[in-house]
Amino acid sequence: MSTLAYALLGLLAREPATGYQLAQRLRAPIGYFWTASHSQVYPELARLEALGLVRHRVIAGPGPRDTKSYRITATGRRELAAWAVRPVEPAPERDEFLLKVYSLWTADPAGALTMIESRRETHRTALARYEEIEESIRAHTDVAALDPCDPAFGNYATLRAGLSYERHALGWCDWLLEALGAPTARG
Amino acid sequence: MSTLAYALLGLLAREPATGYQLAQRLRAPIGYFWTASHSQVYPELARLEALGLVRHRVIAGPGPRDTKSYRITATGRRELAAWAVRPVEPAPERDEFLLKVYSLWTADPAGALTMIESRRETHRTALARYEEIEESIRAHTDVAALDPCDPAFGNYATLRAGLSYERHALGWCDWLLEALGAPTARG
DNA sequence: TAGCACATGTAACTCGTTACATGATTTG
DNA sequence: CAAATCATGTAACGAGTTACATGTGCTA
Repeated sequence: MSTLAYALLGLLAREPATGYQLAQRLRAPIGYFWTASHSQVYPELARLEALGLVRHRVIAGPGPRDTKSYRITATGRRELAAWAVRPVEPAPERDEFLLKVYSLWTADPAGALTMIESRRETHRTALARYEEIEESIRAHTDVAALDPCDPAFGNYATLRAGLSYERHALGWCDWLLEALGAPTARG
Repeated sequence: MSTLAYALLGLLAREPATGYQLAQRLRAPIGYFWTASHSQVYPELARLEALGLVRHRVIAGPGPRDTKSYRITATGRRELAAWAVRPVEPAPERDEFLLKVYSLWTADPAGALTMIESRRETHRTALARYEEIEESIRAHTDVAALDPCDPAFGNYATLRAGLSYERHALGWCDWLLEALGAPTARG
């Protein structure tokens, strides 16, 4: 079973959905840590159904195609829970940005500065977005008392990861800019 | 040109190497942010040579096979420098661990704790390794005065990224353990 | 003498992306 | 009336992994 299979099960464990909706959610919210295009989703759903982990119900929609509403089965739910606690085998990190920094000494310093600054901006934007989401969650939830058996726990925990990650990335960009001798970094 | 191509150019810009040595360096040191197996390296080197970005010299080694020493060309060096300052298009993040956390609410709480603790241990080990490397660098280099045009700058900057990343990951694991109600987390 | 390091390559397979293909309904 | 959204699928391609293939020299 591919990781995508578990991404889909994880979404369907929350609520039934169509392949189209699942593909959307693989852009956001869980697109922040797992993505897939619809061309991957539809065949994967068929495979999961063959294994008895999901089932679908056809809804004759207004369009030319039937809408298929998928839901997770009890077996699928057990499979998901078992996978979730199986330790991840360390996967190789792949970060093109770090690879560029590794070779940045070969480039012209002005271009290097611009490159890092643009990256810093990306992280700043991502952090702002996550902070907005956090505020909206805090507005209607007591996050200090979140039940670990509530799906909202998964949402909040991964959001915290995103917040922490962006802050780390921003801090490192700031350090880099300073090291490169940028006059704009940290005043 | 694939990203692997630039990983190889980035290594060859520092010093000439054989395919075998490049494959090794793609496990460490740059394996921390880009990896490849030898089966990928050899064909990629041939492609780079066809483009005139690297050249090789055959050394009749003691073994049954010739040893090919590759070095970067002036064109290759220019290509690398141009790539290094080109802003990265935002690549989709893929983090299987976060995906598990997203579905952790479906699992049994004891198993969840063990899973996170094992992950925390992985980050602790990685951080310790990076800290050792940092110490060994500090022992013979004044890192505050590193020249951005020195290859050592790339080494140190990426190491700093690793240190910062592992600290972020550790901190988040600690928060998660606390949120899951672990008695061992933070005293 | 068994296993590892050195050293280079090919083949089969999986995972993921982009493009191809279709077509109704809603919104600007 | 043009474009986006909803909705489902297939095909071609690229990137990466694992296994296959070969063979020497050194070390435990």
